[in-house]
Amino acid sequence: MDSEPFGLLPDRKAIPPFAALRAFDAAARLGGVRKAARALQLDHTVVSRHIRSLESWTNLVLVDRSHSRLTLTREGHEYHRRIAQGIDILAEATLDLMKQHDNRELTIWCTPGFASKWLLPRLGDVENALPGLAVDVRPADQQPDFNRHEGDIDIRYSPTYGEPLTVPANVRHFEFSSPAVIPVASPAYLEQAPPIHRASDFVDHPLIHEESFENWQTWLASHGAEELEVSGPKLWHAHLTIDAAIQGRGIALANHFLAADALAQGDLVEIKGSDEDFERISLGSYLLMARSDRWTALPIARFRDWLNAAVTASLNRNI
Amino acid sequence: MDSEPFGLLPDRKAIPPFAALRAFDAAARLGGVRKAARALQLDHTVVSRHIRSLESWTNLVLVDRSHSRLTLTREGHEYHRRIAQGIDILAEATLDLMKQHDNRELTIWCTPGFASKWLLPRLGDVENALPGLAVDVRPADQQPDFNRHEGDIDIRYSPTYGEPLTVPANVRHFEFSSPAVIPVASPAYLEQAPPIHRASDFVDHPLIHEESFENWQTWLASHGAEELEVSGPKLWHAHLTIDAAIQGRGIALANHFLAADALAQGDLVEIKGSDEDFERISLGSYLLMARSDRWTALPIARFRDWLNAAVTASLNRNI
DNA sequence: GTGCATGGTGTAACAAAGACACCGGACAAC
DNA sequence: GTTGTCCGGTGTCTTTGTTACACCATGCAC
Repeated sequence: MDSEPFGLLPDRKAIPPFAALRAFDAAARLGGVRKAARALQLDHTVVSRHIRSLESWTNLVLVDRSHSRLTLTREGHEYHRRIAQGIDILAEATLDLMKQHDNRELTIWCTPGFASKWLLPRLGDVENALPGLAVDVRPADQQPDFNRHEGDIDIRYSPTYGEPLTVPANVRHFEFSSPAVIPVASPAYLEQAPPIHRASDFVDHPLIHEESFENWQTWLASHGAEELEVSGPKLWHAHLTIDAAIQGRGIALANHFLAADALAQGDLVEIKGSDEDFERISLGSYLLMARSDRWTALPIARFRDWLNAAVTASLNRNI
Repeated sequence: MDSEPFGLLPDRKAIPPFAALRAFDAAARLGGVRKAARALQLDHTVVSRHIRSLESWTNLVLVDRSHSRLTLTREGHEYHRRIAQGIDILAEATLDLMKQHDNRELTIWCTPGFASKWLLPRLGDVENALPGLAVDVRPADQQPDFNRHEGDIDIRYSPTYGEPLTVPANVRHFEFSSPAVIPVASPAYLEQAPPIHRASDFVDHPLIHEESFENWQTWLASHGAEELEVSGPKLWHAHLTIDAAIQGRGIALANHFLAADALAQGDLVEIKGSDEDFERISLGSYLLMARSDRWTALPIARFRDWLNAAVTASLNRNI
């Protein structure tokens, strides 16, 4: 049925482990084990092993390692020439398939704070990094229902103290940042407000908070000020607390990840104790989540790569 | 370097998991999940899952399962057409590579008994099943040094009682038979010898044995005759004990696997007690061994498949 | 020599691939 | 109808392959 153009199935064992082929291919194209590893985003030892195992499997010497540089043997050249063609065909076929059929949309759910304070300012970069992909950002307090494909990606903050965010089954995650949590205020506010020497001095200020003072209490306790009676405006999202601080409404406890831009522009100032610097601590971390079975799908993988690069590039002052 | 014909490396994540591609390809070519599974020597559930995961990965529907028959969708057809070409290229390239370069020799080490009583009579079958492959049979008491590639395959008998044959590291094995061990003699011998009603009657006969009477003692003990004083000719290989029995020199304790041909031709007779049949027991099993990293290499995989088929086809009366 | 490339081992953690037991639907023979 | 047999699919457990990390040895530039 429908198999006119093809003969019988090639023997199952007629093809070496594919990972080994890819490693060999990459090393051959790029002329080096470590270069190949970089391109494939693998450890160089893995590539080395794959090539060895391919040689073992075929029982042939494909590369020459003698001059501490990797060169192909005659057989290696010939084999690579043909293998590479096969790999290209698979890659192109897959790419073409997914170019059609609305695989050009990537729905990213995330916390409202992450959306407005980090993702939106970088949306141009995202679109450059993911050409031809329509990015759909959905700030939400709830996680998407991955089973119903409500979203491709979800980005959430998982607190270290308190209940730690449940990752649903069949959903894979990776932690891309554990930002420091720091007290911030506007320069204008600080000029007219009582000075802060140590943690206990925060009682004299309006402390901007989200649902509860829990984060503030944890932070104060870690800096030697237990059980203070604090007060201040309640604002339900991280970006609102930051905006309130910018407007001089008091001191917010912002995570450095979201506040970085405002700090860089001078809209906010990190408050350091005059007696001793407040030690930077993290109270949680950001996770990226996606269905396990779509984890390596191209749009998702591309976004993850971009996110990773953007985070490490722009904010490696994160604790 | 040497990459004139090729562009840059295809994105690592631009190709779905290869196992999934193969499963989809096989199901498409053969028109069914179970057929594909048979061809790939996998469980059908595995193929089913692979196809599902491919659909998840691409986020597309590739097959239609609605009429309890598997049909390809339009996208599925188009994708399969191109994928299949890539897979064929990889298979052909590998096959061509290994056809040259003396990968056409398969060195099989084995016990002398296995060589002369089982493998040699079937050597024609082997050569039919492995076209273009020169088979080199090396009967030996020692195992080959796999590290030095002294042999591709080794076939040994591992006793259940006594020391159980050590499999070296990085060597994989599989057990293809646990033959029954049975007392045999020639018809001519039995005519003139005292009758055997029960196990203890064996003391009246010359018992042909290999290095020691250990097997005989174990066998007799399992059949209710402990600590008998036995005697008979010592012959150091399994095939010699069988040949001695054929020549009427006494009773041999042969494993059914090696004696099957002689039994079928009437050269030997299995001795059954006249009071009650001796229960058939196994005292060990045959293992096939090969380097782990060459386990799925084509010549070795082919030989394993042939061996498996030959064993189950001709001798499923093995216990 | 020092410093920095290159490729290679040993080991341990983890995700993928697979087998096995079982289920529910379609269809044919009876 | 009932039975038998084909089909594809789920839940669960085990095995295996893939991977990273810490570390080593060699070659070459300065």
